[in-house]
Amino acid sequence: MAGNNGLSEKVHERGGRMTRQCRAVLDALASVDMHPTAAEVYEIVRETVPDISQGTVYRNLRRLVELGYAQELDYGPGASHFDASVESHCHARCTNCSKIIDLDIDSSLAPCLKEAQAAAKGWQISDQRIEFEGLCPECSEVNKSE
Amino acid sequence: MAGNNGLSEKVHERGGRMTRQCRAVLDALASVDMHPTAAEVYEIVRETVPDISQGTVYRNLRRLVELGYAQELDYGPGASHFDASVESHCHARCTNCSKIIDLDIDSSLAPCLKEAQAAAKGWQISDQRIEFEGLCPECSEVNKSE
DNA sequence: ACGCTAAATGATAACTGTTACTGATTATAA
DNA sequence: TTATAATCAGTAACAGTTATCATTTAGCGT
Ligand SMILES: [Mn+2]
Ligand SMILES: [Mn+2]
Ligand SMILES: [Zn+2]
Ligand SMILES: [Zn+2]
Repeated sequence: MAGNNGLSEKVHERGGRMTRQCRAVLDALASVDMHPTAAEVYEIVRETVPDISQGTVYRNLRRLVELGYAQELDYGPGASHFDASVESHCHARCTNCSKIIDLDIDSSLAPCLKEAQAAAKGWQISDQRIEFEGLCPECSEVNKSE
Repeated sequence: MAGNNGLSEKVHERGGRMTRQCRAVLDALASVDMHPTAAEVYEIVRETVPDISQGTVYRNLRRLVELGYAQELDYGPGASHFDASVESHCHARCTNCSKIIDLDIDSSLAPCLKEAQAAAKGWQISDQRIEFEGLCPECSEVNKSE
């Protein structure tokens, strides 16, 4: 399970060494479909590499981002979340439980955003981040009943 | 100068006490047109209240946000930025110098976003954050010449 | 105007997320 | 196999922020 999509080979191609720990971080991020924090990745990885250290998880996540195989979502307070899908896409974040989901709406937004970018005169825009925040279905249900 | 738009009265109405320090934080945020961090607000306030403590600045900024008279922008790494303008609007952030500017493009984006929100099925969306990131004119100029 | 009291303050400790350091391991190439 | 540089575990340091607590003070009743 959790095929890492050949990421280990890619990391290796870029001159990196493929250690047990690095592979475990890759696999953890690739196998989970949501948007784990470094601490959550650490917990997942500890199941297969019990004595890995938090620093190593941080180091490998950072490396993964630098190599362009993951993106870091540092919206909101608290910890960054990591996303194995690197193409730019929109998110919804729950203000109650911090859950993050993907929204596949880029095609409908693209033209508006192109136009909007023009407002930043003189800027060299390289990325955009569109995020909706509110209550996820579970949390809004709980809110309703109390 | 730096009329605080009656904010001190409003704070007072909500049961808060209007101290020298609180008023100074209000004035600082209202007088500055950009998006200062708590540390930057602290520096501004120290000019009029030299012995204010950082904790008090944080406390009053938080209160201001809770009362709905400011918003906190915690995109990106490092410190949060504070914004005296509370109506939802878009920002561009420089990845090099962390400068943040307002983009007045909500009118053109509104219809697309309305449509986009529908993709978050079952969610109770309460806010959206649209941010462009890249190099500001100054930083992209420097980049060009080196 | 004067005192009372809860709210707010200054100073500082604690806390969280993250990075830096250091000496020990270990993946890889020769 | 051996050499060596990358990576590791462990831990200290760091930045931003919040909590604690003894002291001050704003705003109210008198
Ligand atoms: Mn995503
Ligand atoms: Mn703004
Ligand atoms: Zn939720
Ligand atoms: Zn800049």
